[in-house]
Order: sequence, then structure tokens, then C-alpha cells
Amino acid sequence: MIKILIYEDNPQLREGLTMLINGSDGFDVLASYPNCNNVVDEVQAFKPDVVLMDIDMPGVNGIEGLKKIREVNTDVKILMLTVFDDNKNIFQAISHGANGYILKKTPPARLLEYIAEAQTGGAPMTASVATQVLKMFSSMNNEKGEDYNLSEREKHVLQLLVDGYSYKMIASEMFISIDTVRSHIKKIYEKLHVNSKSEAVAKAFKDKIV
Amino acid sequence: MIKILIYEDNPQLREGLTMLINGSDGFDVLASYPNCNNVVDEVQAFKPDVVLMDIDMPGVNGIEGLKKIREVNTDVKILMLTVFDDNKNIFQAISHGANGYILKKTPPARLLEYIAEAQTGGAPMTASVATQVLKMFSSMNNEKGEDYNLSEREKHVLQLLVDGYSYKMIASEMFISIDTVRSHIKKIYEKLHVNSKSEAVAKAFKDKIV
DNA sequence: AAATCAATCGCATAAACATGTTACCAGCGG
DNA sequence: CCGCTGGTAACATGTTTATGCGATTGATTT
Repeated sequence: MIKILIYEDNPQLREGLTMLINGSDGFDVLASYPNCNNVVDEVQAFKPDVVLMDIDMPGVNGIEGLKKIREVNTDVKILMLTVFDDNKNIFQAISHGANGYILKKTPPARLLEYIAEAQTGGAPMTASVATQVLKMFSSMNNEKGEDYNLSEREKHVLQLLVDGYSYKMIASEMFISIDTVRSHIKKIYEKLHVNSKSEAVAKAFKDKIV
Repeated sequence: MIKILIYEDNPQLREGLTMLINGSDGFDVLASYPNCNNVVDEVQAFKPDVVLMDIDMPGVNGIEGLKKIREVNTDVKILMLTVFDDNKNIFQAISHGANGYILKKTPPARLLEYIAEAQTGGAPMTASVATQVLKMFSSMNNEKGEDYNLSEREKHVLQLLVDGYSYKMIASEMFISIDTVRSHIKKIYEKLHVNSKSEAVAKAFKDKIV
């Protein structure tokens, strides 16, 4: 039996969800609330398996509710529920440990499946939300910037620079003279179009050369 | 009618998938192949709506196949198909523009739903895969590292350092003397536990101070 | 009122860095 | 064979950083 708490300000929807879920085998709505004002106490008292959390609520909204719960309980599965698949909220919710993100237009049968999935450690998402997540994800990691065409040796030197080594230390680390280190670094600066150590370090991070 | 190409080296599974999908209304398998050797030509010739791409194939594997397709076609929806929900492959696939990532143990009915979802712009994922994605996502953004307790002024100086400014330039940018810049920077080094500009810059990136 | 602290400035010195120029050698492609 | 590139090295010069030791002001806390 999956124990559920519901947070949803719209009375019709709150009742509808409660009826639907209670009417299904294996699901039990412990309680439902129109706001998150006492969410921490309620979660601690009822110890639900899954929380259905509406995002757009007056007063303490769903994201805040999520955060409050996560401050005291990292086990309960939290499914965010919303009418919009908008970027900002998705990101917020994920960052704060939501276990799923589904749209209110989800058909009842699917909703039950989603709850069950969440309870067993899955991360149910409406497909459109998943699309947003993938987009955010790939845009974050595909910057890859120009190649700059650094040689292996140059990459090694840059790596050490980034790690905070001085020329002297690099020379001793790589078994070459400090003048050679200078040569390499001069070349690196040319290739990266910079003219100082810290600019090179910054660029190395920004363009994920290291 | 959703037009589909299948890449799957296991003959039984390849045949099974083809039969299943062709036997369903609204789905049409144009062709199926045991490897990705000519994936680019095939995709360009058939212009499918959706490609089912097995990851673990001899020769050119599914990730490589994905990359090759994306080099010439960014519209076709590509569903990755695998037995493992392992971290590395998921990450690779997402970064290179896969539209979904589903496990082979997915029941046939679900598979058809997934294909349809992908075709309409969704991003179907097996729940366990979605869990991995969310974990990667939140771990990437919640590092936030210690606070270091930098004052506003110090943060500003650090910001300019990261942007490659010299002390002189910072002084003129902030309308203070170069000696004051020195003071600030000394303090910053103490707080960050570093002792050079580039270490500070590196730390600023690593700990997302900027 | 005293203590604290962020922000400001000055001076001095040593170390580290940036730049230019030159040079040798090995390997690779035309 | 010749030119090119990457790696190595030296030397000289000027600039920037790092550090230490002060010191004043104004705002906040005790």
C-alpha cells in the first residue's frame, strides 16, 4: 500500500485526485492540503511514501514546499505537479531533489503508474518535461568551444598552470628547464589569444580544456 | 504513419522488434540493420521519423551511430535502446542529442507509446534512466562549495581577476588605488587559502564563486 | 566609549611572470 | 632535400604579483 500526501490548492482537483487515488487498489491518500504552511509537520507526522506537490499555490509555493521537506526528509518521494512545463521551475525542482515532474493533464491511469514508479525509485516525467531536461543538459555540456589545437605537451603545461603550479614547479614536474616552460606558455597564450596566466586558467575552465 | 529504422545486432531481437512494430497500426519499419556501418546513407535514403538505435553493437556502436546521424540530420528522432542504464552511456547519448533512452526490457505496448512520444517531440525515458539523469543534473549544480565569506567588494575584485584584469586595471575599474587592490587580494587569498592569482581564479571556477 | 571590521591608501622588496630574440634537433610531408 | 612543426634551451629586460608592515576612516557591535 503506497501512502500518499497531496498538496493542491484547487479544491476540485484536490478532491478529484483524492477520490481517484483512494479508489485504486494499492494506493492510500493519508491526507490532502490546500497549502504548504505546515508541510514539515505533516510529512513528519504521516510519514508518506509519496507526496504530490502542486507548484502553483498561493503562499508557500510547491518549490518552497519541496525545499522545506528536503531539509528534514530525503527519503520521501516527491512528485511535482503543474500545468506548465516551464524551464525555470523544472530546473528549480530538479536541483532541490524532486523525484518526478508531471503535468496535470496526465491521464488518471498514467498518474497512478507514475506514483508507483516514483515509489520504487523511478523518476517519472511527462515526455515534454523530459525534453526540457535533456535540452538543458546537453546545452550545459556541449559548449566544447574551439579546439585551440594545443599539443599534448602544451595541454600538460596548461593543466599544471590550472592546478596552481609556478613555472619553476612545472619545470621540475615535467623535467624540463624553466625556459622551456616559458616557451610552451608563450605558445599557449598565442593559441588561446590571452596574455596572462590567469586568463589562460579562466579560459581553460570556460572552454573545458581541462 | 511513423516511419522507423532499426539498428540492432541481435537477429532475434531485430526480427522481433520489426514484427512487433510492423504489426501495429500507424507504425512502419522501413528497414532494419545489424550494424551502423552505413548509417548515414541509410538515414538519408529512407528519411525515417524515428531511429531505434541499440547501444551495444560490434563495430560502430550506437553512440557513434548517433553522432554520425547528428552530423547530417538534426531532425530525426533517435531512441537509444540498451540493456544497461549505466551512467556513462546515458550521459554520452544525451550530450549528442538522443531523444530518448529506453531499456530493452520495456514491455512491447510501452515501446510503441515511447516511439509515438518521440515522434511528437517528447523525450521518453525509462524511469530508472530518468533517475540517473536527475541525479547527474542535481549533482552538477549543487556543489556550491563553502561560502568563504567574501565581502561584496572582495567578490567584485575576484570577479575582475577572473576576467583577466591586472591590479592596475582593477584599480582603475573600481576607482581605488592599486594598493587597495593589493589589500583586497591579500584578504581574498587568505579566505580562499591560496597564494596566487591563478589559484584564486581556478578556485573561483571550481567553487562557483563567480 | 571601546572594540571590531571593511574599505581605503602608502612604501619597500623579492619573487614570479611576460616578451623578444636566438638557437638546435628530430620527425614528417611535399 | 627542404621547409615546417614541436620540443628543447638560453639570455635579457621590463612588468606584474606577492608579502610584510604600517595607517586612517566610517559603520556596526558590544
